[in-house]
Amino acid sequence: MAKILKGATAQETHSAILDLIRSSGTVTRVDLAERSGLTGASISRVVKQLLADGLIIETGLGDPTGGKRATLLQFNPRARHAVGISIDTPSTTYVITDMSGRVIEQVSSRGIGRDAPATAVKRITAELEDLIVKADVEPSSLIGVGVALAGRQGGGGLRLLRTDPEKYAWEPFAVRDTLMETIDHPIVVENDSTCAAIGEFWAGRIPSANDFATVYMAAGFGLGLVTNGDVYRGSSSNVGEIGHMVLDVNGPECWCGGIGCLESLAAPAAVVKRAEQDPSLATALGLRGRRTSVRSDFAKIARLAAAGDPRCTELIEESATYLAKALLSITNLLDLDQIILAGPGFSEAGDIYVRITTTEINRLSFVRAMHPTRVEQSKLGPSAAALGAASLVLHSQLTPHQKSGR
Amino acid sequence: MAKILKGATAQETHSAILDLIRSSGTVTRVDLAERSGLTGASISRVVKQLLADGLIIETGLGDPTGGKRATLLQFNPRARHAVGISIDTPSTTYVITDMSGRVIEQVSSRGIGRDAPATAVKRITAELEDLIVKADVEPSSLIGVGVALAGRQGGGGLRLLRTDPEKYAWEPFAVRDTLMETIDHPIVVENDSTCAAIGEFWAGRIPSANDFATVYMAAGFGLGLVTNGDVYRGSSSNVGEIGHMVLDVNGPECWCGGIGCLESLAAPAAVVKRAEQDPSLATALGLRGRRTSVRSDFAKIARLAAAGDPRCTELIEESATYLAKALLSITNLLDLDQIILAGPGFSEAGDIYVRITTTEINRLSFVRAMHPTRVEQSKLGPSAAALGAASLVLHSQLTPHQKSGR
DNA sequence: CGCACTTTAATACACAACGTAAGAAAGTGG
DNA sequence: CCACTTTCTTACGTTGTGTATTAAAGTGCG
Repeated sequence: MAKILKGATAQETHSAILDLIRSSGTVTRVDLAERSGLTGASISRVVKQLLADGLIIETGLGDPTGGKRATLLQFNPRARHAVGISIDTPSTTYVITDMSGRVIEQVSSRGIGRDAPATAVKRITAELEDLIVKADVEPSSLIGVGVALAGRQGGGGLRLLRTDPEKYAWEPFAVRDTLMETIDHPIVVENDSTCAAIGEFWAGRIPSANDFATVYMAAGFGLGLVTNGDVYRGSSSNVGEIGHMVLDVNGPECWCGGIGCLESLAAPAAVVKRAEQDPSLATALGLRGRRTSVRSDFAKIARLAAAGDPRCTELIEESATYLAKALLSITNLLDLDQIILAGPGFSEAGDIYVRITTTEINRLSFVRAMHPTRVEQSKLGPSAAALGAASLVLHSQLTPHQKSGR
Repeated sequence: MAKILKGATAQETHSAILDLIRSSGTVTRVDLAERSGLTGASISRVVKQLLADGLIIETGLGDPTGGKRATLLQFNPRARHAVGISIDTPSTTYVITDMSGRVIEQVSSRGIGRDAPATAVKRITAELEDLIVKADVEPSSLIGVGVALAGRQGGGGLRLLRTDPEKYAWEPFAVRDTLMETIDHPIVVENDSTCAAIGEFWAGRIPSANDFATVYMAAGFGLGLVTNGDVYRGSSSNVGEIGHMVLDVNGPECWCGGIGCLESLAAPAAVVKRAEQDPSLATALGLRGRRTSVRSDFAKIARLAAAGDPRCTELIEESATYLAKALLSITNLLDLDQIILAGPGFSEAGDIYVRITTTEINRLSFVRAMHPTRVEQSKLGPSAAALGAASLVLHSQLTPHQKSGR
């Protein structure tokens, strides 16, 4: 490894060392010296400070090697906590995590549905305050609140993505400012894909050296990129819009104005629409009566596919095949070695998506000869985005390596 | 801007300041202080050293502002030189540039064609030695040799891309090691797209803050990415393979095993193939007789398209439209604000490609509301790759910010 | 059980690079 | 020509790292 840190500021060095400890699980000072490139003397100083801050703890002795046994160092997960909120159409999820990304408390309430943003955010603020009060964490250990949503940065702050059965729209709304009025903690707002990515990075203890992407599937698709241990945000923080990659120049028209976009071919709405076109399947699924919601209809199809229903399997495999093409393009473009599938869209039939994308990428990618590209389903479950939002707070507060805080 | 550099090593600071001077053209010490975040005292120290090294020069006085007039600082282009070589099937190009990326001397010879790599590289070594001897530059000012080629990193070093009229193949060959045996300068080998990107960055004086991509079109397509003033290389230095992005899931089969790849739809070979299918056009273009080469046939079509020939225009526009779809996907994915088209493929009809891609991206990209995405043709001309290879040397030697040297 | 040896951790001091503060230098403009 | 402004430099203090040395804590063999 041998990073060279000569000349960095205290904060940078501390966060880099903390990051090594985080991603290693358990390490000795000697390990840290080797892997950071710093000398034992410097490590000694930094570790002393981190111990004093309570950010790490000594947890025993290393294996005997013929001399003094090394003291084992570990992240002290309970030293700090963060709140993560995932705001989505069908549901809102709140989590409080410790520093290792483990969930301490979790609450769900209904989503924003068709509520006006102001109403929805007001309610969320109240629920958030309740949660902070109710949760039994030392108030001073709560370092911030992260918010994940399907939105984008734009004129006048962030814009919420509003999904209707028939149309999509962005509504500009200053989520962050509204929350700040009542919540007295740092607040970070980020789109759900990026949150999911940083969540994997943090909770999955992925080393800073790895470059990887997380595909987040909810109503549509998004991609979060983590490179060099930091979120890649691009020139206006709108990286990762993969829903409108062109996959079929002769395909169906998309609401975005384009043709043959991934979203219009493979998103939940597209799958449900195809199911509706098969009369017997539509009836069997109960799609004929009053529409509940695209998202729950899709979940039903995915669940049946996972259980082996041939017609549903075919539909999901079709969706997965389109996604695989998109991910193949992205792998070739960015030379990734790890892709993680996260979000509610994969919770029922993630296995099918993993299987098909893995096969496609390892059959056709240009880097397959150098290194395999692993595709895995997120282990964080359906609350990946909320957990990621909390991780983003941890990340930006604890390892502000360079430009993490935007 | 306000970069914070506190605690950096001398080399990092010097290169950061040098980079500011490079991208600014002419600056005062006060400007540098403001834009770097360092104090005047530190700038004074760094500038003194850079002046002593001859890397920059004082070139007069700034405008009067009521006090002492500031001394203007400028890059001293002639302080150092670099050699760049572009190795391609139809031709090999050698350039010697000064530090500003201006070409001092330029030579072309025949390409590697179907020569065995060992033979070709031997010849290139000899030609390179001649050039260095012939060129009237202070030997000590020559800081290295950069090599641009269509290749990829793989087992056993870099692999040359060999283009045949009918098939493609990579031949592993240790270009760098072979050159090092005879040439007594640092040698950097990189793929042509990345070289083109760093060339634009350096010679085009693009500030380190800008993220942009360069599309390089020769036999196929490649993308070079520069983010945060440094080349983005990905996990195994094989970033930018856009030739096999899937654009048409029902399209033609590609030699790579995929379906509907950009390369098989829009590369020179695809355009020439379409021209051949129109008997009268094929005859008019002289494609009927003995095949010269796909690349020169494509150049002929592009030239006629630029001159207004309707049938050729249609062919080039079709190619440009496919490329536009791919670039649209990439812009959405990476949130780019600048794309540059470079390489021999654009030298005849670049305007058509610029027009069509600009229109498409600004009509459909998701970031268009935040910022326009400019598409421009490279101003570096047909030797963009060679010039970029030289720039890569300058970049890696003069502004080794962080991990530039791999 | 004790003592030589090994490995880990901490301390003391030197060096590098930046910031602060003070002042010298160079020019402006009434 | 002289008070004033702006630029640039110099001297010194702070921070953080490396080197060298020492202290501490075990191991394992006789």
